[in-house]
Amino acid sequence: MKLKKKILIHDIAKHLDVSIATVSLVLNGKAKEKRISDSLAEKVLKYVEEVGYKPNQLAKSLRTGKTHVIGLVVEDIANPFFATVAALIEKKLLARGYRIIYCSTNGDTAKTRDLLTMFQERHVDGYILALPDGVESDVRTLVRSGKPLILFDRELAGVLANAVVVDGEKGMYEATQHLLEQGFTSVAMVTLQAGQAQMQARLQGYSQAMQEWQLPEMVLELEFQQEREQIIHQMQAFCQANPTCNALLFATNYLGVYGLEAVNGLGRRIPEDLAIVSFDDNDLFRLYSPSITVVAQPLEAMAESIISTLLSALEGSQETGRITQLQLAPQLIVRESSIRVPQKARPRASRTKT
Amino acid sequence: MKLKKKILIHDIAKHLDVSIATVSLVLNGKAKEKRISDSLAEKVLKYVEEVGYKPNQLAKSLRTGKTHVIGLVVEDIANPFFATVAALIEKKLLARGYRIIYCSTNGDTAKTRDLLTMFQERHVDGYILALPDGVESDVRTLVRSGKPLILFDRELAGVLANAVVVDGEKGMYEATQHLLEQGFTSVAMVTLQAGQAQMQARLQGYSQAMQEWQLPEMVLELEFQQEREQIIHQMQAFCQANPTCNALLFATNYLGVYGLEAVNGLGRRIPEDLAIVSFDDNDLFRLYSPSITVVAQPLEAMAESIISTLLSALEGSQETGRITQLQLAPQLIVRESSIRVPQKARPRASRTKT
DNA sequence: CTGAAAGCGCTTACAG
DNA sequence: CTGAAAGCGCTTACAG
Repeated sequence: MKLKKKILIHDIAKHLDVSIATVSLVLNGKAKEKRISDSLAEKVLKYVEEVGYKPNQLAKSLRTGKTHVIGLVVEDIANPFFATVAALIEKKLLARGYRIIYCSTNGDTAKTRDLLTMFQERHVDGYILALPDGVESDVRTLVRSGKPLILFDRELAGVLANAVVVDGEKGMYEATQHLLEQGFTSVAMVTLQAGQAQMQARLQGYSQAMQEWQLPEMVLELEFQQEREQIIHQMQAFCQANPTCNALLFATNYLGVYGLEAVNGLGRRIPEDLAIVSFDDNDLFRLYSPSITVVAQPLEAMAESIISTLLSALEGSQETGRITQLQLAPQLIVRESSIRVPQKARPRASRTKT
Repeated sequence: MKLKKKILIHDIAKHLDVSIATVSLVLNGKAKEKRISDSLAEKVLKYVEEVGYKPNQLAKSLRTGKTHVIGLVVEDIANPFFATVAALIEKKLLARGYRIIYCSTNGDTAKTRDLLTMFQERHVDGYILALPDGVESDVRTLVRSGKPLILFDRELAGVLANAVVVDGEKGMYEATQHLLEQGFTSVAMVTLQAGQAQMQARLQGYSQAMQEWQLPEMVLELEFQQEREQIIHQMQAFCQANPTCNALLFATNYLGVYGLEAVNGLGRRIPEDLAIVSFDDNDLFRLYSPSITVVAQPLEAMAESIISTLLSALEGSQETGRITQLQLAPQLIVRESSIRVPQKARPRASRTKT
């Protein structure tokens, strides 16, 4: 097949006996604009196709300053929430001719800063970012640089930038209300210490509901980035220290997963002894027995909003300086783990009765 | 802070009153080699640090032909197996100064071909690939081009290239033996039609064991890329058409997940009515009740092998033309779903009442 | 040790 | 419509 004798724009110009400029212009769709005859343009296109000429993107980027690469920063690509959003974003961006470079921060501020620097060095055309707190000033600098940028999952305190987030406060408020209405009046929230905006919002939703019912709040705040065993251990200790607690609310997916392990380990039954609701949905929660009630994020809509906001910034169809901030509504999906069991077994499924 | 007045190598040469070459040489660690005085070198380094000069990677790449970017192709980044391997690879490569561009093929041959072309256009320094079948000749061309490349998860028929795979035949052979020894003698295998090497190996392991026991094989081969509902429906139809079947072996993680849904939907009890073993481990299988027996892939070891093979090819410390092929052993993790239940009910958890 | 210069492969005013 | 030429920002022989 096609050997690796790299063919250059110069070669094709020479072969067709036209100037390099002509070839370049045709290839970049500026034939009309520059009044190059249709027949010539077609001849160029045909020959380029024939020999399979591909412009060197590096040279092109160096010259134009555009790379058609988008930098995606997530907390952990192995987390199903981020993996799913990333897959959706990738699919949509690919169709528009953009590639993605991604990296995981693992919640590490210093690493995040390095990643951001690397992305700049690689001249990405735009950024999609879910960042740990602590990099506010770096992001502010980035915004000022004028590169299209969008935050998702969480905003950053004091950073004015495009953002797509989910209303975790509302989600957790509704989840707490649901538990309270089911008669679980001793609800505890398990969350992370991180000062991340979305975590605080989720906690806020819980607090709000508890206050409305004039019930005392119980919160377990776990340190970030601990080992699984550590977390499970602390959850179990918490349950034992709060024996009256009869419902647990988890602020994010992996806490919910570990929570199930912790509860199993203690031999507590769900929902008889302990009701469970977690933020984020996934296969495990859906299929677990009993199935777990969740506050699901609208992943497809998030990806869609992220892309469309970023693209409109990239394609300059909007005034610079214009900021788009979206807050999407999560959905409470009631399953077995949060339904009060009268005395005898329940059918299954999901009714919220008030 | 640092404004965006882009500083160039020329600026720093001028400021220090040395030549551009000197600065470049120092920056690329060739000071010694070129006999540049330590004091001068230090002065350069110091000033570069001071003003925060970062060489333009695009220009550098155009000149040197190296990008320090690795192309990673997986089937689906949202699949926990790929997401986890990707996260591990990313972490390890980052430490060595490489970045990753990733894309998902979704099993689509044409899309895969495009991705490969894109990676070439972007001049990635190396490739890490889990590909659908049908792109053998493209990969052969790639190998011939001399770019470091490593296949993982699956090899490609007739393609001689570096590869890291898991011995699925052995894994499934052991899983089948385990089921048979537990007294489940009517074992069916649920797999995908795809001609992918690793799928065939897994099927082969099952066949081997069944033949040794002189038992008839029952295989459900599902079409690739079907909707979840479709798959579940076919699984249920299969179970109903084969009422004697008392054990199901799933060839890959998401089939196992769908399988659980299918079995639940039919109201069959695990393992009383139907034993279950799936390839690949994950939270769901570990925490499901009953917990699911799996053939786990050594993810950490895979990532490690992939990286070390690729790096040694990248860093040219080995003769070109040398090929490394590794086959790692999977691990059978026996859990509740494949253990014969004597007569009475099982201890904890999970009862589907029929 | 250092300077001047070519060249990586393209795009795009600027003159014709 | 087209050609010659500059320039994107670097690296690296080649002469001193």
